[in-house]
Amino acid sequence: MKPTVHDIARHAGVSLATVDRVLNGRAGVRGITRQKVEEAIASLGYVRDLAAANLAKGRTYRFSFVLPVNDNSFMIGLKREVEAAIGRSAAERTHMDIIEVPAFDAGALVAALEAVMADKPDGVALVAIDEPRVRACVERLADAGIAIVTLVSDLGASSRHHYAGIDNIAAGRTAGNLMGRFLSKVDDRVGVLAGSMMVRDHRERLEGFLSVLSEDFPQVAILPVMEARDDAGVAEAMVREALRRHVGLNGIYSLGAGNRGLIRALRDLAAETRPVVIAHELTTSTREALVDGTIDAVLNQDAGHEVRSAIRVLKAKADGLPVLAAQERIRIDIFLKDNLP
Amino acid sequence: MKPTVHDIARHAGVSLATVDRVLNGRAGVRGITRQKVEEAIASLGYVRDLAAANLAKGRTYRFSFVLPVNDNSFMIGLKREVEAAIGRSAAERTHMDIIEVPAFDAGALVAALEAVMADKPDGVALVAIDEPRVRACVERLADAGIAIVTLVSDLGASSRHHYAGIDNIAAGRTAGNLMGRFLSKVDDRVGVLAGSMMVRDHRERLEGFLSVLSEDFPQVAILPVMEARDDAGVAEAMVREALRRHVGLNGIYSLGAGNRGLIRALRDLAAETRPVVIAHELTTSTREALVDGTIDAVLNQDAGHEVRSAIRVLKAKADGLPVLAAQERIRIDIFLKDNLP
DNA sequence: GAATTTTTGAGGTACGTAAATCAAAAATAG
DNA sequence: CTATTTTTGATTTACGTACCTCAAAAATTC
Repeated sequence: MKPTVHDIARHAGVSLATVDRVLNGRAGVRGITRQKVEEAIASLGYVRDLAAANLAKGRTYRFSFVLPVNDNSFMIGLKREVEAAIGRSAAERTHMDIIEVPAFDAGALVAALEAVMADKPDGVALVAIDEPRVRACVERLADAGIAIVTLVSDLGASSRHHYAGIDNIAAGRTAGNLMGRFLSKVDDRVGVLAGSMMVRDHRERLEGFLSVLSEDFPQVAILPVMEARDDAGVAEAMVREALRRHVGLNGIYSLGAGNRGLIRALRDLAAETRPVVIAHELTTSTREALVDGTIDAVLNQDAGHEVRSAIRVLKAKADGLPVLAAQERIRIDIFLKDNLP
Repeated sequence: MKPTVHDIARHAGVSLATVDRVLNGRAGVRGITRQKVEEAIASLGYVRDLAAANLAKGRTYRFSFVLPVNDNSFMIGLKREVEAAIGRSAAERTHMDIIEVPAFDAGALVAALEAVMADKPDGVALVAIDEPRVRACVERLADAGIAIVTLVSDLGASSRHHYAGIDNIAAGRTAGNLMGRFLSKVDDRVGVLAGSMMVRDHRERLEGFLSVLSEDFPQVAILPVMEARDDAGVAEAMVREALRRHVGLNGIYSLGAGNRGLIRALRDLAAETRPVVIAHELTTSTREALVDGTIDAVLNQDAGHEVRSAIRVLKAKADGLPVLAAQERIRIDIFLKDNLP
């Protein structure tokens, strides 16, 4: 049987009250007595029953998710996953809410975080914007004893406790490796379709992609980056234009959103002249394109995993427990048409 | 505030005892009364507090892991993950033990399962051998009300409740797709290194691999399968022999264990003449080979995830709770040298 | 050694649920 | 209508921990 506080009391020859004082760091225990209790705890291998403790404390976890209002499939899916988690949280003693802020607006994000801080939740998960004001604000939250997890997009050199998202440099490198190997290896020219170079994830993906191509596939020429601001219409126009101008264009890496437009532009091409295409995020449209051969590979981050991981980490931090790094690592999924879920 | 049993009693105008009878399916409640209580439960949105319930019941989960004694890195890692989970389970009310059985021995596996059944655990996870006697035995365990999860290797058409492992046909197809695209596309010859065609995973991987190659890359010729019985020494000899005999061999798919031998055989080759190599399971040696370019891609199943998923599922089944399919899907990881964890 | 402060013990209540007992009430059978 | 059975209520204890109070004991100060 698992030892309880009663066992410790008996074993240490003290009362239950004293054990409680030691366990919960309350004052009024002599050093010698404290030591006796601690020895008993160690020798019996006592671990506090968190469920019973939370029940007694009437503890409830309160977490806030600060998400950007964004109409791309990924962000919509992310919000849906948070809502699903909220739906399931009825059974657990967890209250979560979603706070929506305008996308790419650091000021609005900071304002939202300040508001969140006011009602002192146990933890906050946010899709970060990598900006000094945001970093400073996160610092304040952390100082206020609130657990902070960045979601999808990280914050450089800040006091966030955890990042639930993929390594975007590695993702870009992976795309570069696949691109280099999928190409026919003669006179290759590759285009990159991005959302905006203002966003950290996109910058990092591009960085990784370019570095692998230049290191391992120096024969590949890279065209100027197309910035389509994650807009399908703009993306379509840009890709059409690029295909027209560069007849030998035989590779496209789409590292942002707006893939619907890219796919529309590609569908017109004959299968033989189709470039190798690698895109990000598995959505209805990229999935379809993968199946019918318009896209060759999709790199994906699983929004559901990210949300569940964020919640696990917030809970662990709130309890002062360690996090299982291996479990919480968000992986870069590589989907070909043969391993679709 | 979350409604409690007291709220239900008040709302339904019955006593606590009656609510308890309804909630726990005890006899002695008239249909009309039962209905009143159920309506109160529905209208208040009551969900039983599992932590409190388990505390009151003094419930402990007892699970058994039946693992093959096998000296390859993957199985050693799997066992280590189970041990790690056992180590963490101190905090939860969960008792788990590991039962080791000789590998590839259906009789021994059945005997072990029978022994396990004798002390009536709440759940059993096993690395299955796809064999009629095993299927029948699993059937008996399930009938005895024990939750059954197959781990890594599944059981066809049986009454196991869940499979915590990858789709091996999809894994083989993925390997085939990557192989077809990585090859130079002229006069390609590919060798397959397997453990044994007696094992379901290996058969399925081969099946998927061959079907993709014949569908999408018909110009690729496939040499007879080398069965190295997951032994590094045998694998090394076979690969050396194949490389000697078939000068144009430019692709190798290693779908089983014993990669250490494969890598030894490959290291002797000049980088230019090195075939495209795709292997399974990320271990110290395959990881090293990936980094130095001896292996081009590694397909992996995360043993840690499989074990944690198995435990979550066993617990859910023991509680009669639904399983979150999206969370429990074990993914086929594709590792290139650029996205190593 | 007395007065004061600090430490410890004993005991209770609470959290939300399970499970039991026994008596009271209601329904059904004869 | 009585006897019997079934249903319901009231109450209690328990799970393991937290947190509180009050008194007793021990240590410290003067």
